[in-house]
Order: sequence, then structure tokens, then C-alpha cells
Amino acid sequence: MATGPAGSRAPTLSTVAAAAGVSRQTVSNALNNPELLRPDTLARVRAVIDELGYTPNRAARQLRTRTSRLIGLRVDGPGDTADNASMDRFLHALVEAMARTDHHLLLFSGDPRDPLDGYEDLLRSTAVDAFVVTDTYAGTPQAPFLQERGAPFVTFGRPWELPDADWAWVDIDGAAGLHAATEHLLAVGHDQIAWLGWDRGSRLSEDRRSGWESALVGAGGDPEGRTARIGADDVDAARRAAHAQLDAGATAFACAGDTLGIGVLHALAERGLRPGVDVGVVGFEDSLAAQLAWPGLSSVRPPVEDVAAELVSLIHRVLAGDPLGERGTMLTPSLVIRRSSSR
Amino acid sequence: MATGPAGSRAPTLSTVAAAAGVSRQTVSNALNNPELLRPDTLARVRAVIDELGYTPNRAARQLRTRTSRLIGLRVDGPGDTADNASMDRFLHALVEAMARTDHHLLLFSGDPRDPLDGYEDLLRSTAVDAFVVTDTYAGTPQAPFLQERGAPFVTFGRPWELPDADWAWVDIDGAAGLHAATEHLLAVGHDQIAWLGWDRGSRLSEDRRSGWESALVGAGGDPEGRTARIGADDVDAARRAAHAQLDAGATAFACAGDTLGIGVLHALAERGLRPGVDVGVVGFEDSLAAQLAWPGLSSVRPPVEDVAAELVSLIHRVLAGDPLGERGTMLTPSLVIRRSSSR
DNA sequence: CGCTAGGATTGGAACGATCAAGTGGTCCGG
DNA sequence: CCGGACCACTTGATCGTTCCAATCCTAGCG
Repeated sequence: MATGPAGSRAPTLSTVAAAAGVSRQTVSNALNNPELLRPDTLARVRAVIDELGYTPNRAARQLRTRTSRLIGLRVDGPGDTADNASMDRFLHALVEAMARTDHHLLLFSGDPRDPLDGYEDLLRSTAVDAFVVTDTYAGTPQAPFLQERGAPFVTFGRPWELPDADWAWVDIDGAAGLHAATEHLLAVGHDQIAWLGWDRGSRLSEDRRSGWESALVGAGGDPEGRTARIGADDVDAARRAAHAQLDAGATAFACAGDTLGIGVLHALAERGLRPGVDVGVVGFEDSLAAQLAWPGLSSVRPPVEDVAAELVSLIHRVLAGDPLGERGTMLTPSLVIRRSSSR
Repeated sequence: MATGPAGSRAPTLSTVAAAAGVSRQTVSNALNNPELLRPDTLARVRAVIDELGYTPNRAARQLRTRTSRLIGLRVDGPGDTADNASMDRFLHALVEAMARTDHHLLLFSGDPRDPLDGYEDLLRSTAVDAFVVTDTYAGTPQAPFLQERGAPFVTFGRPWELPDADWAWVDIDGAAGLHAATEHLLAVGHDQIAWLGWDRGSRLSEDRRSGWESALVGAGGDPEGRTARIGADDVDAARRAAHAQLDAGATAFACAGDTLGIGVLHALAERGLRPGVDVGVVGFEDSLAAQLAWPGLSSVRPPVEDVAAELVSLIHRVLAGDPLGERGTMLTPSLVIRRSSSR
């Protein structure tokens, strides 16, 4: 592979064709439809390609085939709830998964006040082949918009508001995660397990809560009076809510997010109660904060790597026009147990 | 702005030209060199552009102008030290800054064992105009490689190993950050301020340490015997190191990272010492973990938004071929004071 | 030996934009 | 009344690839 001096232009199909003594089209076929070439020709062309260090020009290919091998993802500023903590892991997994089929991720932004901003321009300029939409939980309008627009996309997040929406989605089963977390707390011997989540309006929180409730009821417990909901993802509000529940006799906490779980840990610290030993706590997200919190916050870990892989696989099916039997895939998170819930 | 039925093709220059009764080139000029058109023609063309919802095809433009308006950034898996905590903020700021000049960020990945993997392909296929390289602190080979290759790039991180490297870079002045942090601890009344950092091999850590040292010496303190270095970014190792320093009489800690600072908080909790009141602690990164740690970890906050803006500005200058006077820009971080260092 | 089927290979056109070199018209000094 | 400068706009070529419709070659058959 020769890199060539900086000034000279990169080799093109014609360059390679001339050097190999074949036509442009044959070189193109060597890359895209090798089975059309006679083995010896193929070998010869490939040798020249390697020698010259030829790589097809993406722009030309994109222009001709009307496909960019780019997937768009809008990144919104901080200010969202929890989720951002796993964004890194998710992005990396997504990029990795896409690389396997020579696709790349294009990040764009938009006016925070307009959730649709940015999509239209990329579509019209044929800059991306499809989108990954990540924040459907609040019933945001991106998915319906893209669907009506005829644009390929997949979402990370189920269509809460539209139960029979027929687009491809992947989501994390928060209910299953909290069911497991709650059963774990029960197994360790806690019986007064409180729920600490966000406002009733948060689908995410209510979904997770349903897992707590089902596990609790399954063990003969009573969810009434053991539910605390706070407005924002705020440690201090969580700490106060925890105090109230502790006063009311709670011996463990299942939380909608790590921030809340850490708020509980703060309350315990103020009372001199030992996390894990005296009171069990489990959060959700497995953020760095959960790992570093003293003495380690058990947490439901969203399998974002699997989500990414599944999303990419769905994208390919959508782009290929394959009919997808099941529209959605629900992935079960795992539980990372730390000292906040072990005795 | 009409979106048009999903099946019909997007309007092109010719479409618009025909509708406006002018030539392709005139429409092109209306977008790229509006000052060449007569005001009335310009208005008419613009009206048609809006009406048809025309957006230039990126592939065609890219092919002709040899410029993609995409900037590449390789995202590496987790496993790096600290830094990742601010990655979200940084990425978002970068995307925002690039959007202002209609540029987008393209994420790619590569074999973790080969720091150069991925760059070459994108260059050869003319997929990106330039790169942002983020992990130069370890003396990684990307920058020299790209420079020799004649590829435009900027780095987030100064050229530690190559003091007179002449590429464009931006970095955060860790020494200044720790100088301020240490002076703050002194001002609050601590005089036995220990340094807790990573191994001597970490440039990042040693740079920050120099800020602690200069502030300490400036106040008549003695850095000898007050320095602890641990091998990894590990809470538990930090906790143990903190115990040792507390035994040796330390009353405050300046740390190379938040993880270390949180380790100190753990040690204090184990001894029943009150953070801020009895012992002061300051971390670095202002990660979510620092915000949530009990009772709030003061931290040096890297101005990644400014870094992103400056990087983008440098990219433009590099791409325009402008001679850049100063190769590098050093940005001063701010100090976020929380209860771990207030009395 | 001519003819044909089929695979291997080729050449021209097209994708949609910009570049470079025009075109015709108007204005103005000489 | 001519020639050149300038303005506003147009035309043809081009970027590098893939699509499409040939064309060439080879082997097999009658």
C-alpha cells in the first residue's frame, strides 16, 4: 500500500483500470460483484488495488447509488433526565456495530425547542441513509414525522403513546429490571421495600415501577404507602423523600435511577444507617456515579451494547426493505450488585 | 416549503432553475455567491428554492468541490482514564460548534490495538475534511501520522512529547486548575494539603500536580511527603492512599481526578471526619459523580465547551490554509466549589 | 466449420453539483 | 460611431462512481 505524496491525487477507478489493463467497470465489479470476474482477472485487479492503495471515492459512490452509508443521530444537549449517563457507552457501541458493515455515524444537533430541527435538511440533501432516534419516551414527534416523511429510521425507546405504531424499535425492559432488583432485595431479606421514582407523568419511571410492584405483590407485599415520586432527577429531593419513607418504616429502596439511589444513600449517611446491612438500595443505569458512590450502589444496568447491535441490525433490515415480523425488541437489563444491597 | 410525496425525487438545481426561469449556475450562485445576482433575480430564485424545498445534494457538491463538510472523530472504547466522564458534554459542544458552519461530526472506530486504524480509509475515500484527535496525552502516534500524511487535523491535548510540534491544538491548563484549587483550599484555612494523583508516568497527572506544588510553595508549604501517587484511576486505592496521608497529618487533598477525590471522601466517611469542615477535598473533571457524591465534591471543571469552540475555529483556519500564529491554545478551567471544600 | 449460448468484459450515459470559459447586452470614453 | 470594460447570466465540461446495454470471447453442438 503506497500512500503517495501529499500533493498527488488519490487513485481513481480509471487509474487502477489502466494499471491493471482492464476497464473501469471491471475494477468496480472486482469490488462490488467479484463473482462476475474470472478468478485470474480478479486476482490481478485486486493486486493493483492494493498496490496503489485505492479506496473508492465516497462522494462519487454516494451520488450514483443514492446512499451515503451514514446514519444520522441527533445529540441533544444535557438537560434530559438520567439517560445521558450511558450515552458514551451507547455511542461507542453504535459506532462499533455500524463499522462492521462500513457504515458511519453522523452526529447533528438542532434547535432544542424544535425536536424536528435538523432532520429535514439531512434528508433533503441525501446526507444520511437513516436515522437513529433516541428519545421517544416522552412521546416526541420525531418518529411519526419521519414515518410520514417516508424516511428510514429506528428508535431506541418503544412507542409509548402509540401502542400499535409500526416502526422498528428497541427498548430496555425497565419493568423486568426492577422486578429482578426487587426480588434481589427480597432475597437478601428486606420486606419493606419502597419505590422511589419520578413524577407520575414519566412513562420511564412508571414502567420501572410496575416491575417493583409486581415483584412486591408477588411476595405478598403491599405497594400502597410505599411509593414516593419526586418531580426532578434531583439528589436532594430524593434524600428528603428517603427520610420520609424511612420514618414510615421502609427498610429498602428500589429507585427509578441512580441519582435517586444516591439520594437515598445520603439519607442513610445522615442517619448513620449502613447501606446494604441496615437498608438495601438499588438504582438504575449503572452510571459511574453508582460505581463510585459509597459504599457502591447496586444498579440495574441497561444493556446498551445489545441495544446498539440490535438497532443496527434493524436498520439494515429497514434499508433492505425486509418486512420485519416483530416491530419491536425488548431487551432485559442485568443487575449489578454492590454493597448497597448485600449483607 | 413543500415536502412532496415520498416517491418523487428531491428537486435539483435544474428543477429549481427551470421553475425560476434561470440557469443552473444562477441558482448555484444564489446559494453560494448571492452578491453576483441582481437583487430581483436573487429574490425570485430564493422564492422558488423555498417553495420547492430545495437543498443541495451533498454528494454532488462533495464530489465536485472535494470537500465533505464532515469532520472525523475516532471514538475509542471505555478503558481510558478519567476523561470519558466529560465526553458527552464535549461531543455535544463540538457538534453544536460545527453546526454553525454547516459542518457535521462523523464518528468512527478502529481496532483498539492500532491507534491509526480507520484514519487512512476515511482519508483515501475523501469522506472527511479533517480530524479531531482527542487522546494525544499519552504521546499517541495519530498526530505525527496525520501530519506526515498531509491531512488536516487539530488535537484536543497538547503535544507532550513533541514540544515544538507545529500542529494546531487546544488543551486544558491542568496546572492552572490545580493552582486555583489549591489556593482555594489555602484560603479556606487548610495548610496541610496533600496531592493525590496517578503514576509518575501520567503527564496529565504531573501537569496538574505542578499547579498544586506551585500554589503550595507559594504559600510557604512543603510538597515533600505530601504526595501520593496511585497506579490506576481506582476509588479504593485512592481511599487507602488518603488514609495514609491522613495518618501523616494531611488536612486537605488536591486530586488529579474526581475518582480520587471520591476515594478521599470514602476515607473521611470511614473516620467520621466531615468533608469541608474537617478536611477539604477538590477533584478534577466535575463529573456527575462529583456532583452526586456526598456531600458534594468540589472539582476543577474542564471548559470543554470552550475547547470545542476553539477546536472548530482552528479547524476552519487549518482548512482555509491560514497561517496560525500560535499553534496551541491553553484554556483555563474553572473551579466548582461544593461542600467538600467549604466550611 | 459455422452458429449459438453464455459468461466475461467494455463503453457510454447518468447521478447533481461547481468550475471555467463563454454570451449578449449596456455604458462610457475617445 | 467604435472598442473595451463590465455586468448578469449561460453553457459545456468535469468530479468518480455505478447502471445499462452492448460487445467480445470461448466452448459446445450439429
